[in-house]
Amino acid sequence: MTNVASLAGTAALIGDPARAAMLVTLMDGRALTATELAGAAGVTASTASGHLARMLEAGLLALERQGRHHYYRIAAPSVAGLIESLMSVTGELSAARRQCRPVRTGPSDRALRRARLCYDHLAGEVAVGIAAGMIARGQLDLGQDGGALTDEGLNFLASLGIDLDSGAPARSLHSRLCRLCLDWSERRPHLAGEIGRALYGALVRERWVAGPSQGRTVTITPLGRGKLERHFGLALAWSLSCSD
Amino acid sequence: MTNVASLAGTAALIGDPARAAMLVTLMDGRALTATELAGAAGVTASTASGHLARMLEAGLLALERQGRHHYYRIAAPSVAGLIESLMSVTGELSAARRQCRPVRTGPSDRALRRARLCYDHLAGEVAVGIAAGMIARGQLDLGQDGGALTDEGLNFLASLGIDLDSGAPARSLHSRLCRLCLDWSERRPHLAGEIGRALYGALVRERWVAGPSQGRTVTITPLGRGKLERHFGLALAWSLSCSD
DNA sequence: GAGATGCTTCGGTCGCGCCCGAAGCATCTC
DNA sequence: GAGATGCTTCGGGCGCGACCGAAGCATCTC
Repeated sequence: MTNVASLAGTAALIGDPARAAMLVTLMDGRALTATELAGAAGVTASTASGHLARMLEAGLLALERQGRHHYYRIAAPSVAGLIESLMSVTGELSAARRQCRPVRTGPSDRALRRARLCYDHLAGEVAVGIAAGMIARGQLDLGQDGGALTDEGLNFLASLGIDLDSGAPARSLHSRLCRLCLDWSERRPHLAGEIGRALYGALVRERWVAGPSQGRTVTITPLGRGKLERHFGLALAWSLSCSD
Repeated sequence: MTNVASLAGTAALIGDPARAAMLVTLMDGRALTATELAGAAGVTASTASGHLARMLEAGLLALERQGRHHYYRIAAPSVAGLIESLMSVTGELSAARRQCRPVRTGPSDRALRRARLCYDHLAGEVAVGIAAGMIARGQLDLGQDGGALTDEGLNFLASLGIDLDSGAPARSLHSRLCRLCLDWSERRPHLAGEIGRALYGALVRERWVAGPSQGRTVTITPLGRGKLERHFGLALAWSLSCSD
């Protein structure tokens, strides 16, 4: 019973709009100052400070102090996973409630819908398109509980400089497993987990995409636009959300 | 921003102790009446009715009416996943807060700690032991984003009457993927997802375990005790929680 | 039909917690 | 040192929502 109480406590913590806004803002994986988070949540600094202290105490956030600045960030991947889980359920529910007519899910910001950071991996139309392209090209095998890379998939990632078997020669099977994350705006799976993180790192390193200068929005470089089109059949001029 | 609001709304819904108690009670996958849930949450029928109506409206619960009885159940696997996610985060946090000394995680009920139903699959010491045994015997390959069955694992499950490749001959790779769920009380992984569900079904069918007559507690049959010991090295006379 | 049972709706009470402004620390700059 | 900036703590106002009991509705039993 005491566990139910702490479970409810954690949920209630996320259940406040101001705190939820802070957590979602931090889902890009960065660490932000208390003032910045106050602005993101639309509350005064004193109110934000109280919220942040509570989330820190509860272990949802971690704190790094540099001089007079206090940088807050998501404390652990499991917390990010929880927020993702909430986004998915919330998305499904709101989509289910108003079923008819093509609902516009996710944020209204066009660039944010296209490509954004989801804690440590890529999300949005582009990420969903990458996953769909890999599936279509036989690089990714989709199961009910996740995905698995095929030989072609391993080779493709290797061509991007991602060597998943490094350091563990005998673990070729599990290195192929990839966690899938139901895309917040697209409602279709994209690559998350270890491989999602590695893929995002490679895309940045190869300059297909550029990480967010502020916010969560990831931008596609001209080079990346061509590469994505050639490798995954992504035509970024039109809206991917119409397909399927 | 509107999405943040609905995310916070969903979290706030779970954030009330009475509603959280109801949801956790329903995590055994059964459908319970409003009166039963009121008792589980420790509130009057009228209060419970209000809570249930809100969770129904939000899509967290589904309703089935039979005569004058209203049976409520978890609406979707994604909702169960969200509760699981909350349990894991909450567990990790409470474990992290009081780090030293061997914390007794999860429920105090001995039988519940040993084996219980987690929505649609087995959880508790036995479930963790099964996963550990399969890993030790080379039947399950553990990765960072999940697990995968080896050939030995496929054969073992087939010997239990679980044929994962049925109906989809070409999908042998993805049929091996299994979602892992961090055990609420044990803090170590057990089998969840499609394979976890199938495994639990097989264990019940083979009479290794008996499903809950009430509550979430699953009982191990004398037959199952022997089988579990032989196949996984589980010695159920002593406490598994000491190992590792 | 009358009575019992399960559930919901309604009205009213009450407390938790969200919010802000002001004041108090801590840190950096000059 | 004085002043500015970032953050937290404190005190008080106020609204949302959890809660209950009573009444109302639906369903089953006899």
